[in-house]
Amino acid sequence: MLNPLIGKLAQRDALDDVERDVLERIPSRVRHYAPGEHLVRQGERPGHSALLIGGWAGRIKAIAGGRRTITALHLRGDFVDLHSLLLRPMDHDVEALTACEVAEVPHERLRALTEEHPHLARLLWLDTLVDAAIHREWAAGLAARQVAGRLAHLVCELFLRAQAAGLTEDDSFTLPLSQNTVGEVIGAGLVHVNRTLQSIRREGLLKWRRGRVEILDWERLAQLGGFEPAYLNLTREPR
Amino acid sequence: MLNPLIGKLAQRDALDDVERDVLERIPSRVRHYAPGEHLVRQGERPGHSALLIGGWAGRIKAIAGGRRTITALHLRGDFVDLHSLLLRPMDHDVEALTACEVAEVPHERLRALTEEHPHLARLLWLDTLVDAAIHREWAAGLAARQVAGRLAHLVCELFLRAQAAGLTEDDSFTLPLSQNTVGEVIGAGLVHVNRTLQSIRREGLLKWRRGRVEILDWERLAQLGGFEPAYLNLTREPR
DNA sequence: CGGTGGATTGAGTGGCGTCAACCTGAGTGG
DNA sequence: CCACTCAGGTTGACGCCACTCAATCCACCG
Repeated sequence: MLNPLIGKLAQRDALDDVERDVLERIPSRVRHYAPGEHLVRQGERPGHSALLIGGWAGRIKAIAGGRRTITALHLRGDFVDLHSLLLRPMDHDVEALTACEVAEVPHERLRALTEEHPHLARLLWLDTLVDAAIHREWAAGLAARQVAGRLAHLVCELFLRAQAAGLTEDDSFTLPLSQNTVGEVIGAGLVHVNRTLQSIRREGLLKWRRGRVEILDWERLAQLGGFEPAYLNLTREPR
Repeated sequence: MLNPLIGKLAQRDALDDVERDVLERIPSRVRHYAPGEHLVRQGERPGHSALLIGGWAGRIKAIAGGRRTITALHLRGDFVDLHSLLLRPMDHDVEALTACEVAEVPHERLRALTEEHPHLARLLWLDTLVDAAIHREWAAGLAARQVAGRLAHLVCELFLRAQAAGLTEDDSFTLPLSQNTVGEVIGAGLVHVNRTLQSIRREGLLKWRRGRVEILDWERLAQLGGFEPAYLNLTREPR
C-alpha cells in the first residue's frame, strides 16, 4: 500500500531490502475522499499521517477576511501531513482537490520506525525538508514574479513532480484543477488566471483543456517562470 | 556554546539531564560575520550547520531578473541551515543582515546525535518543521494580505520570537534592518514600505526608530496583520 | 431541456512598483 | 570643531499589474 512512498524515497537515496520490507509491512488504513472533503482540519491533532495514493490534495490556509490560500499541492506518493507527527496542533487544513485515495499511517508506527531505522528517519525528515524548499520557492515567486511567471513556474514544477511519480505521458499530464483553484495556489484572482492562461496558450507554450496539460515548449515555459528544478531534490544522494 | 539552542528546544519539550549534557558537549567553532557577508552560498554542500548565537541573518533566494527575496529571518538560537544536513546542495544563500556570531556544528556530530538520541532528533526535526510552518504563513500572507498587513504580521511574529529568545524589554526589541531589507522580506518596494510604515506609526501602533521597535498597541497591530501565533509552536508538548 | 460548475469577456479602479529628488543623522578626516 | 561623505529615510509624480463587479458562454448531466 505504501509503494508510492517507497518509490519516491528510493529516488532520493538507495533503500536496502530490510528498509523496503519495513516500509511494506507498515499497516495502514485506506480511505477515499470526494473533492472538497477535508483530510485534516486546522487545530486537530491527528493520530496518523495521510499518504496520498491517488488524486490531488492541497494544504489550505484560511486568512482573516474569508480569503483562503493553497500553500502546497500534493500528488501520489506525498505525505500530506507528515509534519503532524511532531507539529501540533495542525496549522492548516488539508483538502481533497479531486477524488483522493489515501493511506493513513499511525503515528506510533512512524515513530517506532524512526527510532529503529535512522536512515529511514532521515528520508522522512528529508521529505518534510523538500516540502519546506518548495514553500521557499513559492514564497519567493509570490514576492518576485508576476502572475504569468508564477503560473509557468507552477506548471513546470508539477510536471516534474508528476513525472517522478510516474504520472506523465510524453509531455502531458492530468491536472484537474479549476482556474479558481489555480488562483488560490499562485495567489491570483480567477479572472486574471484566465487571461494569463489564455496568453500563455496563445504563445504556444502549452495546452490546458479539461484538466489535461500538454507542454508544447518547455524551454520558453521554464524561462518565463524562471524555473530551476534543483530545489525539488530529485537527485539520488547518500542521506 | 549551544545554550541558545538548548533554551529554545526546552521551550517545546522537556529535556532531561542526559540530553542537555549531550548538547552541551557538542563541539562547535565560533565565527563572526560582518553585515552583508554570506554564511552559506547557494549550491554549496557545507559539512556543518550554523547556529546563530547573536545578530540577525536571512535566507536569500535570488530570482531570475536580479531580484532577491528574503524567505526567512533568523535570530539567536536559530539553526539557519540545519536542513543542509540532508538537503543538498543548498537551495539558497544565507546572509548576515547585521553583525553575526555563529557556532558551526559539524554534520557528523549532528548525525551521530540523531542516531543515538531519537528524542533530540525529533526536536531538531521539529525545528525544521517550524521553519516550514513559518514559510507557509509568510507565503499565505504574500498571497492574501496587502503590504500593511504583511508588515504588521512580521512585527508581531518577530516580537514573539525575540521574546522567546529573551531579546525583548517590555514592549520593545532591537530590529536593525533597513527599510529596504524589510521590503525584501515582505515582498514590497522600498518606497512603499516607507509610506506604509509611516501610516502605521501615525496610527499609533508602533514606534520604529534607529533599529529599535516599540509596540504601542498589540491588539490593533495583530488585527491589522491577521496574526495568529499558533504556527510558531511556542508551546510545550511531548514530541 | 433546464440546471450547474467552470470558462470567458468587458469595464472600472486602486494598490503598489518605479524613477527621481531631496533630507537627515552618524561617522570621518583634516 | 567643522566640512565632507554616505547610508538610509522621506517625498512627489506617474503608470501598470492585477483585483473586483458583472454578464455571458459553454460543456456536461440528470
